[in-house]
Parts: sequence; structure tokens; C-alpha cells
Amino acid sequence: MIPLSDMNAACGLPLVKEPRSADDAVDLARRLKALADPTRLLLLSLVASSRGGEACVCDLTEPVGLAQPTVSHHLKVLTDAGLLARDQRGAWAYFAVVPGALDAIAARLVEA
Amino acid sequence: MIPLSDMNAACGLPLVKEPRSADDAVDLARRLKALADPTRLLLLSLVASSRGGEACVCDLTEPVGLAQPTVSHHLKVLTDAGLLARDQRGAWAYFAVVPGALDAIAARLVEA
DNA sequence: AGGGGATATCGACAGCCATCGATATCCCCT
DNA sequence: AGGGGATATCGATGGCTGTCGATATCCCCT
Repeated sequence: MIPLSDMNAACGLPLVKEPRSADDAVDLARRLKALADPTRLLLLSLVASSRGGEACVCDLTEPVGLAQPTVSHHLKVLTDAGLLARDQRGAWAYFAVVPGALDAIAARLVEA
Repeated sequence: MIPLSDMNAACGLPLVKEPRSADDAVDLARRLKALADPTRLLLLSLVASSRGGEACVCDLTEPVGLAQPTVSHHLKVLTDAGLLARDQRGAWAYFAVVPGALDAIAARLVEA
């Protein structure tokens, strides 16, 4: 961590508090990219509002009006970003919203 | 607004609450896209942590390590998304974070 | 009026991404 | 074992986007 005084000296910008670190920006941007898509926001909302808080791909394909591989792709993006949890039960894959995941991102958004 | 019962009948998905509307998803995704970039998160943070809560382009070019047109482009994206306010004072353009803009997006993220 | 500095716009280019059809994989049931 | 259904992966494609240099615009100062 570079001291605030050194950063001021380095870039000449008068700071009143520490700006977000570059690493934090990269990581947060990666998670926000997963959310910054209408289809994925819709999928997230559909899963969250489903009975039991979970849904399988076959339930989601028709509401979003996209082909099955596309829906599967979006669910993978959301899962890789830590927003959805995947639970395989027999031939079906059930997806549920990871508790607190959205809140954590929202908190990082407003904290700085 | 389609009643919840009708939506259940239409898509067969058992819902326990209303999912996010498609229009809301499109609008929120548009704003999140503006945030889903490391450079723009860094710029936002740099502006917010600057003395007086504002900074001009010439102050931001060096900290982010990008060319002036690129920084200007990112600031325009953030301004168009309602996250930054532009104030022209003489030859300089000062940018400041719009109060409550980030909080509003964070709130929409967790509300559903 | 003219010159110099700060910012915005333009055109181009490379890389990423959403989407699809086709196909592969996996699981259950008979 | 084999068939059928649910899901994941692959390859291709069109569109979007981050980046830059060059240029235009605007403002101040002399």
C-alpha cells in the first residue's frame, strides 16, 4: 500500500481520501460485467422469485425468449461470478441465488 | 403490468414474488455497463477522493495512465449514465460525482 | 487578432461478447 | 444396453467497445 502522501507527491492530485486501488477496480469491474446484461439481470430475478428460490434451465428458457445454449451460457457467467449456485439433481441442474452476493457487490459500489 | 397469476399461467414458473420487468432490466444493465470497467471505476474513485470532490481531465490522465481522448471518452460515458456531473469553468471541465447516483444503482441491485 | 493550452470529436483498429445451430455429455428409465 | 430428455460445450458470426493518433473546438491571455 502506497501512503496517501506519496501518491499525492507522485501524481500531483490533491486527495482527501484514498482512491480505489487498481486491483480492486479490476475485480469489481469483472463482477459488474456479469451483472451488466439485461438477460442476466432478468435470469437472476427469475431465479430469486421462483418457488424455493431455485429454478432449472428448462424453466428459464421460455420467459427470457432465448435458446437453451444461450441461457446456459448466461447462467454459467453468473455462476462463475459467484452470483448463482449450481446444484445438479439427476438430469436437471438447479440454480439458486448465492445469499449476500448482490449485497456484497452493492456495498463495494457505495463504500468508496 | 401483468398480474402475477397471469404470468404464472403464461410461463408455468411458480413465482413467489414479481420478477424484475424487462424494461427495468434493460435500464439497469445500461447503467451497470457504464460502471463495469476498471478505468471508469478508478476515475469515479479519483474524482470522489479529490479535494472539493471534483477534478479536471488534466488531473486524471496521468493517474490512470491513458491518453487524453480515452479519459475524455470514459468521462463522457460516466456523465451520460448520470454518475458524473460536468461543470465547464473557463478552458477547464470539472467533473464531480452526482450525489446519490451510486446509492440509487446499488439499491436497485439488491431490491429484487 | 492571434497564439497556446485544455477538451471533445472523428476514424480506425483490435479484442470482447451475445447469440445461435450443431453436437457432445450426462442421467434416468425401460 | 439402449433410447430419450436435460444440459453443457463448440464454432461461427455480427455487433459492441476500449484504445489511440489526428484533428476540431473552445477559451483565455497578450
